[in-house]
Amino acid sequence: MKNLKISEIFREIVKILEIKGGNPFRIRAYERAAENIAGLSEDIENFIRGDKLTQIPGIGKDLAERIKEFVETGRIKVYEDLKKTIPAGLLDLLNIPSVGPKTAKLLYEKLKIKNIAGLEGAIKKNKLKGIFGIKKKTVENISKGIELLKRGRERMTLAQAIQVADEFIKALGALAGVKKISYAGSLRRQKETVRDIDILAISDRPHKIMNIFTKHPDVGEVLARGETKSSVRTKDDIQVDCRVVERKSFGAALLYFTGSKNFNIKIRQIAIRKGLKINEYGVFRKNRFITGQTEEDIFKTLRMSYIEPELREDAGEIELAQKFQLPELIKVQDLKGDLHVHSRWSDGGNTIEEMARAAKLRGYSYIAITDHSQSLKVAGGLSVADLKKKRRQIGQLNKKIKGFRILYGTEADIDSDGRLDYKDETLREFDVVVAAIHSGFKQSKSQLTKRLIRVCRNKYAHIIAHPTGRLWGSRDAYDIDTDEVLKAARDTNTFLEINAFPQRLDLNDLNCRRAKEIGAKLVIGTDAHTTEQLEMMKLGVSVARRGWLSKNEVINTLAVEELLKTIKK
DNA sequence: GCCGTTTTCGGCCCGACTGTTTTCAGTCG
Repeated sequence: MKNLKISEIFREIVKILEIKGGNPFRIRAYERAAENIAGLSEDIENFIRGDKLTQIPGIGKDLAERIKEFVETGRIKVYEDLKKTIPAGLLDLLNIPSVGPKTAKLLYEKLKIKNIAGLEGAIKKNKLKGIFGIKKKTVENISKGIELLKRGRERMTLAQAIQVADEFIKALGALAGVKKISYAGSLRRQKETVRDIDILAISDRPHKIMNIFTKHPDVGEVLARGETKSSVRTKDDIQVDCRVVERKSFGAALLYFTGSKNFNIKIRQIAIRKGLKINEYGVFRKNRFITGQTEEDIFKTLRMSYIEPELREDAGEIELAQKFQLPELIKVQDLKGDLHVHSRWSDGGNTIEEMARAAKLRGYSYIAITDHSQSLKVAGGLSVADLKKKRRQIGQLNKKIKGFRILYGTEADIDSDGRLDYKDETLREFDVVVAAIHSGFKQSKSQLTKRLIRVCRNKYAHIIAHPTGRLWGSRDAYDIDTDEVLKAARDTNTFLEINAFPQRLDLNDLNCRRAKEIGAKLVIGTDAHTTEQLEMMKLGVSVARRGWLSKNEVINTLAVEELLKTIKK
């Protein structure tokens, strides 16, 4: 997959052109292309083979040529030439908050600053002050920006973001003047990782909200404080933005504040073509307010169906909404069971009975207890003798707990050749076999792909857990040919998992969308090791929704008898 | 550099906040 590499190069071109002061619309074109390529669920080389590069939104004749050039030669001449025109380190300056292209250019031209180290030196020697437009406060802001960049706060996981946002929403939502409050931004779009938290409130007294917000005990620093909009950084270095609008503007503000940026731009373009203007206060004809209280009203005014926040990436959803052809997305309530759950028999924290009762309380009608298998000693993998006892216990519990079914399962280890670590005679006894890779991540792409395809062909393997092995913050996804694995899964009636663990969320949203296109069905499993962790199902559902999945594409929305029939090979 | 139910040329989303240059450019989302 060269998608990300190409997207990165286009982003570098954007930065260089910004500093050089190129045509802003040309810059925008590269930027949009970069984002659309990064959001493709399919290998861009497939588009070249099918001669359909220009079908990707934002890719025209020229950019298509650049993409082909990269795939064929490994480089893009325009980019190589541009790179020569400015020092490489100068682009890093744009990563400093408060430093944009104009400032970077100024620093380079007036002070010959070529990188961040050079900028730090110049600040120490007090050289910045006195340059056109830079005084004490600006120098301070740049210094702070560098500090912040060095501390290098990564994006948080979706689960962490929800926690931080809830803190603020609880504090602000309790105020008398607040009529409504919601989070927005990438958090509302349920992206797997989130950088900033965006909060939107309705109130007639914005001043008061801004006061409480900027003085919240978690706030470490106030970055900006205006009448209706403020930004703070928490003591944990997380930026939180808060915006207050009137009731009649809430929908418009929510739409704007939820993004994504490209989505907003396209929606506003559609409005313009209809003689309307959209901003965060509403939809206007000339200067007359038309609507704005709810998002639904606004979509209706634009003659398109409501677009769920998870889809708002300008990845084809707007065009489908205009034809009223968007898929109905899966919901948490659609799920009838969890097929990846651990118990104390291996490395879980609760008994089978506790897990089952907690699952039943959540409204499920079944769970599969999939403890680790014998070769995974570190996680308390079960021997064949243990399995017999465990199976007997499950039988007893199934008689005891009414209206619920505990499925006898395993998370079987996949060895380096793609075999499972129990014999067939043991495997055939399970109701559900979840197969997973726990070692040998560094094999080549073709080896890993073959390994997973071999699992698909195994008559007793029903589900492949966390298929790409990525662990957010510590391990990248291993390189597999996703299309080949998805096709093998589809053709062998094997189901790939969306693992709902916050650090995994694997398959990811793009994989899910590709699975839908190829026709492979999926399963959402929590990998819960405690009763509380069953709650993570909602994160898995978010991934599925971002991947355009409907209820009928996820098999644990089926009732238990139907499920067991479906997974049988 | 892209794109087309006004267009193959001439447009290209829109506004808040900050710091500074006393009316606005730069940055951000």
